[in-house]
Amino acid sequence: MVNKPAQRPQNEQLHSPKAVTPTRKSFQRLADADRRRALLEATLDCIGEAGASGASARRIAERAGVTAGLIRHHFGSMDEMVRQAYAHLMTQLTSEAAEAARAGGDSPEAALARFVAANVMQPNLSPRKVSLWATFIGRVDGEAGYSVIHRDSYREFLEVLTRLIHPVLVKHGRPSSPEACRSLAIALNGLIDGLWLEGSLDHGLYDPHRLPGIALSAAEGLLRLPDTALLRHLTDLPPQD
Amino acid sequence: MVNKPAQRPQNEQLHSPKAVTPTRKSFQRLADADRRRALLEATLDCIGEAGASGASARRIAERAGVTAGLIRHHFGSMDEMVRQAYAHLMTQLTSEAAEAARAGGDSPEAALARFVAANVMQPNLSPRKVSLWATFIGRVDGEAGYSVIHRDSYREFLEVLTRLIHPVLVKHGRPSSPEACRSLAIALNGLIDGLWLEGSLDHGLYDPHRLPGIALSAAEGLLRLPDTALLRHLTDLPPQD
DNA sequence: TCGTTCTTTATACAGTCGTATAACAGACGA
DNA sequence: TCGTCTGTTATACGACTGTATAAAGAACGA
Repeated sequence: MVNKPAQRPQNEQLHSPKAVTPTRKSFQRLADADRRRALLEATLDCIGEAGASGASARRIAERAGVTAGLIRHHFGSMDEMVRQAYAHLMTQLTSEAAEAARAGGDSPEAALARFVAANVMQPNLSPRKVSLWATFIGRVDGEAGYSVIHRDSYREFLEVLTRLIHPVLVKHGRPSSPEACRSLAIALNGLIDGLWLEGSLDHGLYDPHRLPGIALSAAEGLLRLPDTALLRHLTDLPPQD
Repeated sequence: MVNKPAQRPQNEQLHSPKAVTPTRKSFQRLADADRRRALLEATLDCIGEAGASGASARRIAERAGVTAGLIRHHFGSMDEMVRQAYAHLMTQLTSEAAEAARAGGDSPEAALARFVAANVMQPNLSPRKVSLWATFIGRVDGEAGYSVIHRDSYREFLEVLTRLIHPVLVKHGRPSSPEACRSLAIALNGLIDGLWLEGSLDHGLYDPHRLPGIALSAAEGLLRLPDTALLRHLTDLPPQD
């Protein structure tokens, strides 16, 4: 799993004779926040491409164009950096989806429809993102630091969803108590998560372009809205290549 | 991440002086199938408890009560064993859920309700199972061997679901063409996956006991069934502690 | 009871892991 | 232009990785 015996010697070219005066790699100093972000994104890149086992300190550092020692300097430990990369990812994910709902100030139905659809369309529908997400989810149970990040980001997502659902329910005269809203938000979140997941993995069993339609139709039924209450906003959406 | 510096020396007691006549560990030979199953289950245990990084060949072997060399003997490589452990897990998961639907030969609605509910109740609702599942899902993109296992098990699940949905739609006079069934199965699968996932992780944001009710109510809406068409079978279900 | 078979143990190996430490050098104020 | 600060590189260390190999011993037929 680790030991692919014959690896390239990786001599890196452009080295001066080296035995005489061992010249060092030139570098530039960055502000703490900038270097941290670069490392976090390199971490996500590595995990996304090669999985958790392929994301070693040395490999991440190389990806970020620095040496491995910097990890300790900026994050204290590898573990801590990976944890922060998870938080970084989840912040990105939910903020991107929430932004999709804000774009355009139409009816409550339109906003909800855009949000639901955006979660099962590119760029959110992405094997890389699902791989990353899944890798981290695998650590939520048992590793305390991960579970609080998960809980926080899940709560955030539920709240966004609740704020989108409530006005729609009111407008259509459906029960809209906090409890009703919450149950529906939980269910709708499940639907979105599951479709996003399977759609992203792109197993070839169906065309992912069908997902926005499937998701919106299911959401209508789930919320007991009249047919096409959400679906009719599908044409507003940006085209899918 | 790997190097917890001060590990127990792990001397194992019950050793004869050892320098004189180096006695070997006693063992018993097992049939190939039995030893393989034992190793696969030890693999799942290790990944479930410590994550992918904690599931080394030596640790898995120790868990199974053997030495690491056996992995090569029975599986050829560590990678191959882990892949087969994934297939083993997915077979378990879907067959357990399908069995829940078979138990009791009532109406189509009851069978569907049992299946949906079983997926969001113990013992399917389990942090261990979600952790395992997520860890493997993280490898589906990019590692070819995993993607075919994923596709096969997903297709299997979809087919089970379709067979359960169809008679219910017919009975209630809803559209039941293959295409309609398939779209609904995809959506319902998403709902089940998502609720199973979040419920298993048990973030403390709501009581998982509410999940069967939420899932069944959402499924009713999703399939456009009359209210309580599925929910009224909830009382048949085995009590949740 | 002896031989044979082949699962299993034991050990060695090269490579990678995370991280601690010390020397270097970029950036900036004086 | 020189010092100072500290972000960064380089290197060493011990633990652990997967796997290849050979010896051992459990099970079973004759």
